Amino acid sequence: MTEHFDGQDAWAAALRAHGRRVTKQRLAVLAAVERHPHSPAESILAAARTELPELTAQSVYVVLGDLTDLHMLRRFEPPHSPALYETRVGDNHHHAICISCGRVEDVDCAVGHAPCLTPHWNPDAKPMTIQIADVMYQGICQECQQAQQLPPHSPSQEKEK
Amino acid sequence: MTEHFDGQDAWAAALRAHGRRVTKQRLAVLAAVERHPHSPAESILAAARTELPELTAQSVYVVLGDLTDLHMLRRFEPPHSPALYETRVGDNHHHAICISCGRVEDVDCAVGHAPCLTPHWNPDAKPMTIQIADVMYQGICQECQQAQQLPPHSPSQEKEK
DNA sequence: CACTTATTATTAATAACTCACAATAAGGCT
DNA sequence: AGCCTTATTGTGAGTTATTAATAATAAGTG
Repeated sequence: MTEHFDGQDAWAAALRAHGRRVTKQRLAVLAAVERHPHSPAESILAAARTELPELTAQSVYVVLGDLTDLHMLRRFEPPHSPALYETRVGDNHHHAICISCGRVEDVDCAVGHAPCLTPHWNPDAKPMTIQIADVMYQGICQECQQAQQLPPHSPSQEKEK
Repeated sequence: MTEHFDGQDAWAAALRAHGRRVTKQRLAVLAAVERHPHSPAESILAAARTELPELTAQSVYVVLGDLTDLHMLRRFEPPHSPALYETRVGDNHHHAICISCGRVEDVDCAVGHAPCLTPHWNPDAKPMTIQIADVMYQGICQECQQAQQLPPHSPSQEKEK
């Protein structure tokens, strides 16, 4: 068995590098986020519990918040949705959310790096020092688009808000 | 007096155009949002109550939600903040938020119109039909930057959290 | 002016987190 | 290997922002 620590060790090392203790809770949360990118705290709890059943929701919130502050996780908050987490940090990619089904896709930055980091300020605005530019594309994914175009023939897929 | 309906009438007309009745509550909310752009529901309630004291919070939520659906208002949700509303719709401008003091500035779109509406999809991603691209710049405004650089000499301006 | 029904007010409920403190266990030390 | 300090987690309650369910009200129509 020289395989079961693919990510385990990497996460453990990263935690130590940030001065954090390596606990099974943190490892379970990190693994869960890695397996389920773009997931809310509740789903991460559920996923992490498959390998650590006694984990509590509050611990997940604490761990997610702390790891996000350390930039080991990235957090973003789509409209009308709880906060979502992912392990892809460092690269500044963006997100596209389907306003119909909520699906989230990663979108690489158009410019390649630090892309939209140069806003055009209004004359009267006091410019800020921009650290990150979160771009949130909102649209309709192909599947939802097709589903909507079908005339209300199939009475199965109703979807009133 | 030919001045007091500057916006009143315009809002009333817009409401009728959208098939909505013209109520003092809606007018009060619209006026409040216009006077206080980038404000959360609670502040809008407070502002609107100066001219309509019996207005309730729930009405504000209902009105804001409805007017947002009609695109008479625009809503955006900065991280760690309740939803904010503004009357600038149609133009696709963006927002810069100071992560220290929470101040929000409008940022006009770099490209002029429909700017970032062309994401670069990953090869394996299913492209969505993008409708809006919300760009959220996060940084530190000049004032907060100065306040932070001062060594803790002035014990007045503490600001934890 | 009366009437119909969209709006608003009232009240209660929910979702997503946060807080305070007690219980537990990582990692250093011997 | 076992002990000890203190970071981390668990327990339980509390908060904030928002939505839901009806009853009361009032816009706009005839």
